[in-house]
Amino acid sequence: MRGESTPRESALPLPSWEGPAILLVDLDAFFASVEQLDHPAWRGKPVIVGGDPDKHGVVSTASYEARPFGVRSAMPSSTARRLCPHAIWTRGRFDRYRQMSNQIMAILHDETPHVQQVSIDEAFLDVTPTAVNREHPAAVARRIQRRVEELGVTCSIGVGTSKTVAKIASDMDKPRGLTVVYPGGERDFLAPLPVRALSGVGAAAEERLRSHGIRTLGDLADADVSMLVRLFGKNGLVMHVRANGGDNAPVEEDDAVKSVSNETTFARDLTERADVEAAIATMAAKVGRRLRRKGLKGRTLSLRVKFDDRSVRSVQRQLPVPSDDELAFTPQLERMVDEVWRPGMPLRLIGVGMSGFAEGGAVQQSLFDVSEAAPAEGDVPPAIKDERKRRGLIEATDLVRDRFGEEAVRFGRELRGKGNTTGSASKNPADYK
DNA sequence: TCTGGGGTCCTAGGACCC
DNA sequence: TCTGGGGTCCTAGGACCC
Repeated sequence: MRGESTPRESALPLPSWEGPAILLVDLDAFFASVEQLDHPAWRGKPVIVGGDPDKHGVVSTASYEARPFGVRSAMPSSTARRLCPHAIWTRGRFDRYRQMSNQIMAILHDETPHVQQVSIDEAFLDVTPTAVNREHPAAVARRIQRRVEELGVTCSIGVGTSKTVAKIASDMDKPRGLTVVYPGGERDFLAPLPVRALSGVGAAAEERLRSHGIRTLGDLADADVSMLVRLFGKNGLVMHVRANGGDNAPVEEDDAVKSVSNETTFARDLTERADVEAAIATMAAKVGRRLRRKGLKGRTLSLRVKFDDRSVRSVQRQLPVPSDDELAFTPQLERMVDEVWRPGMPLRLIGVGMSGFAEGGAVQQSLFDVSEAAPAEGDVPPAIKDERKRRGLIEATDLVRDRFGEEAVRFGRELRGKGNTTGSASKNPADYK
């Protein structure tokens, strides 16, 4: 607990709050906490949710018992295993995390309609006091913490006048922390912190700032704006405003998904065309299925490859017609891979993505959608017949997969390369809705 | 055993149009 | 004949987030 005040006791006269109030609710070691909730024998022990150490896997979440050993998110699993060899290891059960997350998000939406879900385990809330609801933001935060704990996991909350301050405050005291930065205290709160604390400042920006003698948010707040704009473009201005506590970005309801992708890192690099084509077919099928599940058709098809030296190439093409059908767009992917790869070049990763969805999330119908009123069989041109057959096959496949799981149906060319992939967890909200 | 997977946003250059 | 801008779309690459 730290910040301007420590309202952990309930007998509080809380200092009054003037102006906007933003909460950032962050679930503590979320995936690992759910595992400990569901496996009582794992409670109090180091638990690591992550990919296979022998297959380029990384740590997704480490329980608080594993952290004293130095285990951190995004660390290679092989390193984590060395640091904490006795940890309980699990690949994760993402449907379960999504279900738990949905229950928690329902609590947040019950507290206020102004919720912006950032990921499976994070959300901003606007709880600015109004004439109708004058409740103090810190009191709202306390109640949220109690309600979340009733579900068996915990959260840390930051309270401030902006998203920037709320987010950074939530990180100051974990787990189960509540950090409140009162209006007017923003600059003093931010000034001593390293620039890296700011969302949007990563390794590259940190290094460039350091070369200009800027190490703390106080340095950044006092830096020359035109210099920052020269270095970082429009983001330089944003960084300066945020470091001064002047960020007024609103809490926005979650908007439509903009892309859907699937990528896989292989345990052993691929060098043969048959393996590469099989991998592309498998990933295209996953992307197609997720597109259909979400009711999206995309026009921009992307392919990404990573080589054994970790260098990355990407290719992107516009489709003549928006598609959610991998049987239609896979041939295009196979032409695209030829632009960046030759047999013999060791491929560590392949990714397939679709974007360019119709405006406003409206689903564009296929030119020959089977749901359209069907003309008599004899009147149907061959192209439409083919399209109908294809849709029928796709729909039948999806049905089987719904009932028996993703692995139940595989097309011939998807078969090779199976059992060769590394696994991990996404925290992107689009995957958990 | 050195670094996953799913996303978002920005930049810069070229093509093309008016 | 020679010349300018601006706008939009597309592509490749990269930084960043959880």
